[in-house]
Amino acid sequence: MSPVRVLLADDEHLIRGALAALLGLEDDLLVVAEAASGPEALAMARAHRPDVAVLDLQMPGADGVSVATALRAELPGIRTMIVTSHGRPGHLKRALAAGVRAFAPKTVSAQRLAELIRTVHAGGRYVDPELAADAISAGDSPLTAREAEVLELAGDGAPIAEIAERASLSQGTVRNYLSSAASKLGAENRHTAVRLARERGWV
Amino acid sequence: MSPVRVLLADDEHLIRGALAALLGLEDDLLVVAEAASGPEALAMARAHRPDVAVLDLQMPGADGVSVATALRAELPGIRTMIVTSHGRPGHLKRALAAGVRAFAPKTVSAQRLAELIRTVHAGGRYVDPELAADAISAGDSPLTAREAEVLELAGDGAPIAEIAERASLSQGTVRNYLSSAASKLGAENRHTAVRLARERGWV
DNA sequence: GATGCCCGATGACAAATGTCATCGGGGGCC
DNA sequence: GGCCCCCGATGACATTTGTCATCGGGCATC
Repeated sequence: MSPVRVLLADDEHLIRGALAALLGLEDDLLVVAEAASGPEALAMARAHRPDVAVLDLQMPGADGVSVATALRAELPGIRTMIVTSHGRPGHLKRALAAGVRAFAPKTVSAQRLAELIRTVHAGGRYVDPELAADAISAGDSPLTAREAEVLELAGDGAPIAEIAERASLSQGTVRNYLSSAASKLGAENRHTAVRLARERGWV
Repeated sequence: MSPVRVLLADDEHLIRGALAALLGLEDDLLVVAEAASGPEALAMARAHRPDVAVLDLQMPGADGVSVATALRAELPGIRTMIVTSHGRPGHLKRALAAGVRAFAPKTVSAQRLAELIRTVHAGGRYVDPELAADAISAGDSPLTAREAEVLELAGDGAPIAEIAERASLSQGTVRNYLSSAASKLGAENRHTAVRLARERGWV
C-alpha cells in the first residue's frame, strides 16, 4: 500500500521540522511538503497534492481554517486537519464548518498524531474530547450579526466614534449594539464583552 | 567527551517529544529529562541535574522565566535557555535578568537549536537578533511601578471601581494613574493603553 | 536645603459611554 | 394580517471615565 502523502504547515520551524522527522519514521506516512505560512501552505498543496494537510491554527498570512476553506473549494480531495496550541471553542466550530476532519491540541503525542493522520486519511473524523466539551458548553452565539461585527470593531479598544465610522453606523446605533451585546454576554462594559466573546469564539 | 545533558520543558507533548527525538540524534547531546509544566521542570532539574535546561516560555504552573529564576537560585550550575513562540520584548528583558543564557523563537531549526545548546553549554550567550532589536526599540518602560500595576489590573476590562478596590486605592487615584499611563503610551484610553503596554512587554 | 519625582488623594469639569424608550422599515412565519 | 425579530436611528438621561489643578508626605539627589 502506498504511503499517505502529508503536507505539514506550521510557522514554527522547530516544530515543523521535528514533526516532519518524527512522522517520517512511520513507514506508512510520507511528508511531501512543508509550509511556514498560510499562502505557502496553499501553494504547496497545489504543487504536491498531498492526501492529508496538517495545519497549524495560527500562521502568518492566513490561519489554518482559512487554508482549509480554500483547500476545500479548490482541492476537495485533500483531507485537512488542524493542530493547535490554543484551542478555543469558536475555532473548532469554524474549523468543522470549513470541512476540517480532525481537530487536536498540540499536547497530543507524535504517535497519536500519526494515528490521527491515518484515521483522517481513511475518511474518519476526530475531535479532541476536551475541546469538544468546551465548544458544546459554550453553545451558540446569542449575538446578532451586527452585534458581533460591532463588537469585533471594538476589539482593540477603539472609541465609539471610530467604530461608528468604520461600521458606517451612527454612534447611537453603535452604542445600542454594544450595550445589548454586553448585556447578552453578562458583561458590564464592552471591553469585558469583547473578551468574553473572544473566549467563546464568537468574534 | 561526555555528552551535554539536556532538560526539555514544554507543555506541548507533540513538540517536546519531537524535539527530544531530534536532539537525541545528535551524538553530543543527551536529553535526560522532560517536563510539561513549570513545577515539573524544577523537580526534574533537581532529580537529574542537567547541564542545560531548555525552557518554553509559556507553561502551566510557572513560566520559563520563573523556572529559570528558581534554578539560578537553587542550582546555579544549570545553564538555562528559553525557546518561545511569541517573543515579546518584556519577556526577553525578564529572561536576561533571570540569568537566562539564550533566548530564541521557535522559528529556528532543530539544527540551530542544537548549536545553541552547545553554545550555552560552553558558556556562551545568544539572543535572537530580531527579538533583540524589538527589545531595544521598545526601550525601557516609561511607566512607574503603580502605573504599571494599575494598568495590569485594568487588563481584563474591569471598571475603575473594581481596579481601585483590588489595588486598595481611591478611584480618583486610579483614574489619575490610568490617565498618565495612557498619555505616556500615546493611547486615547486605558484599553488601548493596556494593549500597547502588553505588546511592548511592559505589563 | 532646594529640587524633583513618585505616591496617594481630592475636587471639579468635560467627554465618553451605557441605558432606556421610541420610532420606522423590512422580512420571515403562523 | 398579525407577530416577532433584526436593522438603523434619535433623544434623553445617568453613569463612567478622562483630564487637570492642587495638596501633602516621603525619599533621593545635588
